[in-house]
Amino acid sequence: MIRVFIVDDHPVVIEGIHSLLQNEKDIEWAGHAMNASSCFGYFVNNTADVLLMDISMPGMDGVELCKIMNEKYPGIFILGLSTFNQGLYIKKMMENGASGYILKNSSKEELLKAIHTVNNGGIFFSGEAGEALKEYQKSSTQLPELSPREKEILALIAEGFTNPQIAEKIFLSPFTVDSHRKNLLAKLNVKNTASLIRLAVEKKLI
Amino acid sequence: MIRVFIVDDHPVVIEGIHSLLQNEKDIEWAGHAMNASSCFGYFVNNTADVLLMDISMPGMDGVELCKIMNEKYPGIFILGLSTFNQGLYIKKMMENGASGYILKNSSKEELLKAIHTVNNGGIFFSGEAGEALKEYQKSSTQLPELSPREKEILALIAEGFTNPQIAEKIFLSPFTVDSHRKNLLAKLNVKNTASLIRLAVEKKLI
DNA sequence: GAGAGAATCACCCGAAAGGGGGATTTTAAT
DNA sequence: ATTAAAATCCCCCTTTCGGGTGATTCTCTC
Repeated sequence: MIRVFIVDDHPVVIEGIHSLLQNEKDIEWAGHAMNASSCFGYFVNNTADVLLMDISMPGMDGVELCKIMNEKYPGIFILGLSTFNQGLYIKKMMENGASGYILKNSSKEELLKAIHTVNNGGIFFSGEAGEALKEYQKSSTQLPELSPREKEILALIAEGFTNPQIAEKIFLSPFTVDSHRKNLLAKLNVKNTASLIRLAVEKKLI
Repeated sequence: MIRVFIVDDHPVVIEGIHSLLQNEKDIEWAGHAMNASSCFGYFVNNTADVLLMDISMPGMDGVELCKIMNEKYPGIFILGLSTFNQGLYIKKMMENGASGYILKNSSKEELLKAIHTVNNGGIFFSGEAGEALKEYQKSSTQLPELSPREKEILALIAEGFTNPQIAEKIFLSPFTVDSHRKNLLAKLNVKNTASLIRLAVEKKLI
């Protein structure tokens, strides 16, 4: 008997998953919470085997909640839930101890398979989510790390400030700002401001 | 008795809304479809009062489906369904005859209110969705129209080409390219290339 | 056929960006 | 203590950008 608990702020999703699971013989509906604190409240006196968790919730982030739950109750398998393929979040969830990730538009069969897989200690990915994760890693790991200063200056360039203006704003020499700017161009391998800003916006660097 | 039909490709959402509505005395569950064609199939021999419709579906777009349903069966009130506040889609749905828009993370009360409102010929918006629509209109309708040439040159600037390079590429005088570039800055009310490209990418002008 | 935009081309000029070349200091990690 | 990386600063030079101010041609609309 697998006890399943769900944390999601969407009543529709809770009801939907409840409905999909209610006739399953080997699954027991442990309950639900609509935010992080009521989730904590439940686990003080109760437990569950698999925890379905929305990644985007008001108040505490699903990623953060995932981390805490995993530290407090390492025996619980966490399955991330989301509507869209968000590679970035998938990666963060996995880094914070999730055992898998499933899209809310999955079929009943996929949902059951996911629950069984993670309950046995396995890792499960919705086909599409797996693709998203791969794409994310491909597109982002090969992106060089920017230093905090570089990110700061990149943001100011994107705001439309010139080197002298940025220098005045953050109390630096215009020469320094120019150096950082040139480093940005070199690191990100772009020719000029136009392609720099385009890359920055598209890769959500700012 | 309000007959409610739902078109959505997410089983979870269908189940969830069904579950939320099943004990309502004045609401009758007409059925559901998971794509546009099975929706058409249903309405050949049946009808409904309120049609809940996801905006993003595989195959035919919700916006497109909304338009067709509204033309074929003008007596049916359509209520758009989406997970996120997508001002652009909200606007398109309304232009295509929807009577309102509700977020999937709405409460049961809000959902019922929405159904009743549109069934009486009214217009309903989730509080957040209304905000999103306003924001969208504010941010997008005041965006000046760009001529085809300007769009072309904007795209090339975003690719990282300089005026002389663009001139050579599309067989124009560098002066002309420069004129277009200056017009872009003026029309979009930005100071320099950095803010131009940022705006262009964020507003999906390229 | 008058007028409005779009598209084209032209010049002046100062400011900013970008390609080099250096340098020192601070900070973090080993 | 050593090393690496980040952060700071400086100057050379050429190209590009951006502001201002013009112009002509074409096309479409009213």
